[in-house]
Amino acid sequence: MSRFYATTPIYYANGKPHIGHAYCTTVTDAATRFHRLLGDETYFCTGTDEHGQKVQESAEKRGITPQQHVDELQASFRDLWPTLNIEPDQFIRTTEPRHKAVVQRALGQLFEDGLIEKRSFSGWYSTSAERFWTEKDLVDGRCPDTGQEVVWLEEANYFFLMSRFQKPLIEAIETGKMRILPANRANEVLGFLREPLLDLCISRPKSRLSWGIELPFDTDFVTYVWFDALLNYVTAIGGYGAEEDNKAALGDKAAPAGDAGSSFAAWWPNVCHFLGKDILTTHAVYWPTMLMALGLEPPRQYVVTGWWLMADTKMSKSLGNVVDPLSLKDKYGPEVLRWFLLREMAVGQDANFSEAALVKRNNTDLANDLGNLVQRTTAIVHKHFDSQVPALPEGREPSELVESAMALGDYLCGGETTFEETKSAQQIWPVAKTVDELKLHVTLADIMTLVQRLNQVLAQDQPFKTVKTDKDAARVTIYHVLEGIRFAANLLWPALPKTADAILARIGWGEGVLPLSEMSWGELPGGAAVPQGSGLFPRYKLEGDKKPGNQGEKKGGGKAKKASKPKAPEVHIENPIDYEQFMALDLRVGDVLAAEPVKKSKKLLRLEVSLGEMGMRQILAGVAEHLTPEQLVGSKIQVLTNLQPRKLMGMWSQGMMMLAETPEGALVPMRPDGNAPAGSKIA
RNA sequence: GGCUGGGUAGCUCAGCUGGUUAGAGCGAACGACUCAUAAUCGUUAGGUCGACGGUUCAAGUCCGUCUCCAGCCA
Repeated sequence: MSRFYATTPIYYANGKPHIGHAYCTTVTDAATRFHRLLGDETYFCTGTDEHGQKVQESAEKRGITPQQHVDELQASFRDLWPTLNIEPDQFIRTTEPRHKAVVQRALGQLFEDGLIEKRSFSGWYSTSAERFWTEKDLVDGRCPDTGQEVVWLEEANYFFLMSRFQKPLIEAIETGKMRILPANRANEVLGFLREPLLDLCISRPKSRLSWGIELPFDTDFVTYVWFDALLNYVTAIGGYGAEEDNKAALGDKAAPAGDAGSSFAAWWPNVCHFLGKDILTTHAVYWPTMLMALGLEPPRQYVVTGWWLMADTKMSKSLGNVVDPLSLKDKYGPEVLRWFLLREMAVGQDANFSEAALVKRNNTDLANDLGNLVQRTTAIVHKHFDSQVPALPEGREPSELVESAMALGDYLCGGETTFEETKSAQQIWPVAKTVDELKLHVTLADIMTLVQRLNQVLAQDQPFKTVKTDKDAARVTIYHVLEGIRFAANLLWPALPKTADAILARIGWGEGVLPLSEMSWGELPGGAAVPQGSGLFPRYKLEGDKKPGNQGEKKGGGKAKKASKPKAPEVHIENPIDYEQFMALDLRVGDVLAAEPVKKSKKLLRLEVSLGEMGMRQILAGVAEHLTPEQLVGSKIQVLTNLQPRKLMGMWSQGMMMLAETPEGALVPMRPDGNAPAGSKIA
C-alpha cells in the first residue's frame, strides 16, 4: 500500500468558479477515489489563493477589507464542491495563520541559507499585469498584456536564487523522478529549461502591495504571490511545523502521520499535482526549485489538464444565450456532469464543451448502456424471481459469454485472469494501469466494456425466455449479470459515487464499495432482496436539436425509405400525435394520501398525492359528483405531473388525475396495479 | 521569428521499434429481439492515412521540401 496525496491548484479568490475549476477538481476527486479503490491511502486537498494585488484592488473598489472580500469569495469555491459530489479532505486558504507561519519559516530558512538576496531593480511596471516590463516589451508605451498604463519604478526586491537549481531540476525531470503527464508537457518544461534559468523576484514593497505575507527578515516587504501560494501544498500536510496547527484547525481531517512519524514525512513527496496548462511553468519550475532549496524532494507527479473549448462561442455570445456549463449540473445532476467531464476529455488535451455532447454522453453511456442494463435485469428479478437475487443452482455451467464477463471483471480489477479481447482490436487495460497513467477517460471506457458485455449476455442467453423453459438456466444468467453489475458499479464509483451506491443497493448488495483487491466474482448472496426503483438516468432530448446539414438530409432520405416499408394496419386516427409528443407527457403513479371536498364547490375535491421521490402534490379534481373522498384515500391513481399548475377556487392544482369518462358520463379513476410504487413513470 | 507536437473514415481519435485485405467509439444504414429507459444485440463504413519528392523488396509508420493547425518561448 502506498500513499497518494492529490492537490488541485488553490484557486484565486477574485472571481467565481467556472467550468475549468470544476473540471480540474473533478478529475482530482475521481483520481483520488480510484487510488482508494486500488488500496492506496489518499489525501485530497484543494483551496483558495487569497493574497495579491488584484484582491487588494477589488476589495478597495468595493470599499471593504481584502479579508472580507476573500472570505466571501472563498465560500463560492468551498460550497461548490459538495454539489458536484466532490469530497476534498481539506480546504486550505492562504490567509490562514497556519499557512502564513509556514511561509515565514520557509522564507526565513532560505534567507539564512543565503538563497534569498536583495537586489535593486528598475523597469516599467504595469499595475494591471502586476509585473515589470522592459522597454522593448511595451506596445505603444503600454502594457503588452493588458494595454494599460505603465510607470517607471525603481525598487529593491528580494530574489530567490532559482538559477542554482536549473541542473538538478532538469535531471529530476529527465530521470522521471518528477513525472509530468502527459509527456509532451514534460518536453515543454525541458524546452523552457534549455534557456538559462533566471532568479525569481519573490517580494513586493508594502508601499505597492500590502495584502500579503510579510517577509520575516524585512517587514517593509510582503511575499510575491506565487511563492506564498505554492507552499500551500506543504502547509496542507503539516510541513514546516504546521502539523500541530493543522490538527488544531482541521481535527481528524488533518493529514494523518500514520507510521511515518510526522504527517509531512508520511505524504511528501508522494504528491500528484493536478493543474491547468496555464500554470505549468510556476508549478514545474518555480515550485520544485523552491523545494530543492529547502532541502526537500521535488513533487513526484504532475497531471496537466487541457481547456474546455466552448463550441460556437461567438455565435452564442451574439445571441446572448451563453450557457454556463456549470449550471448544467442543476439541469442534469452532478453525476451526469461528472461523467461528461471525465469521459469526454482525454486528460491533458483540449475538448469541446457543449450541452449537446453532454446529453449524448448521458443518453448513450449512462441511460442506454448502464441505466437500462440495471433496469432490465432487475425487472426480470422482480417478475420471475420474487424480487430476490437468484441462488446459483448446482451443476449448471455459465455460458462462454458469461465466462468472458467474469474474466473481464477480474482483469479490470487487477486479478490473475488474462483477458484477450476478441470482439474489437482495441486493447483493454486493467484499471490500475490506466489510473497510474492518469488516462481516466480510457479507464472509464474500459470499464464500460464490461457493461456492454453484460448487455450482450442478456441478448444471447435470453434469460427472459429460458425462465419459462429452464428456470435454472435463467438463474445462472441473471445471477452473473447481477454480479457483473456489482463489479461495474464498484469500478465506476470514482466517477459516479452516488450512482454506484444506488446501483449496489438496487442489486441487493449491502457491503458498499470495496477495494479492487477484495473484489471476487460470486460473492453476491443468493436470496438478497432486490428493491424496486425507478430509472437511474433519464434520457434527454436536446431542444432545438439542429443536426449538421448532411445528417438532416440523410434523415429525410431515411423517412422516404420507410414509406416503402410494409404499411401499418389501417386504423382511423383522429388528431394523431407523434411519439415525442406522447413522451412529453409525464404520467406517474400517485398515492392519494388525503382527500376532502373543496368548500363552496360542488365539483372539486382537493387531493394530497404522493409521487414518491418527486414529492407531494396538491391536485384539485372535478370529481366530487362522482366520487367520495373515502373512495380515493389510500388508493393509487394516475397523475399527469407536468401540466402547468392552475389556480382553482383560490388553490393551486399541481397536476391532473387521469379518469375514464363512461358513455353514461360517470368518471372512473384509472387505478394502477398495487405493485407500482408512487412516482413510477407511466408510458 | 525560434522550438516542439500534430494533420488517419461525417465527428473524436488508436495505430509501439517500417511488412499480410488501415482500426475503435459516436453518428448513419440494414437486420434481429422484446426482459428493458425507441432500449439492447448483430451486420455494414470502402477513408489517394495534409501535398510533393526520396530511401527500401516493402512506408500511415523512416528522410527531405512545402502547406495548414496547436502549444511553448521571444
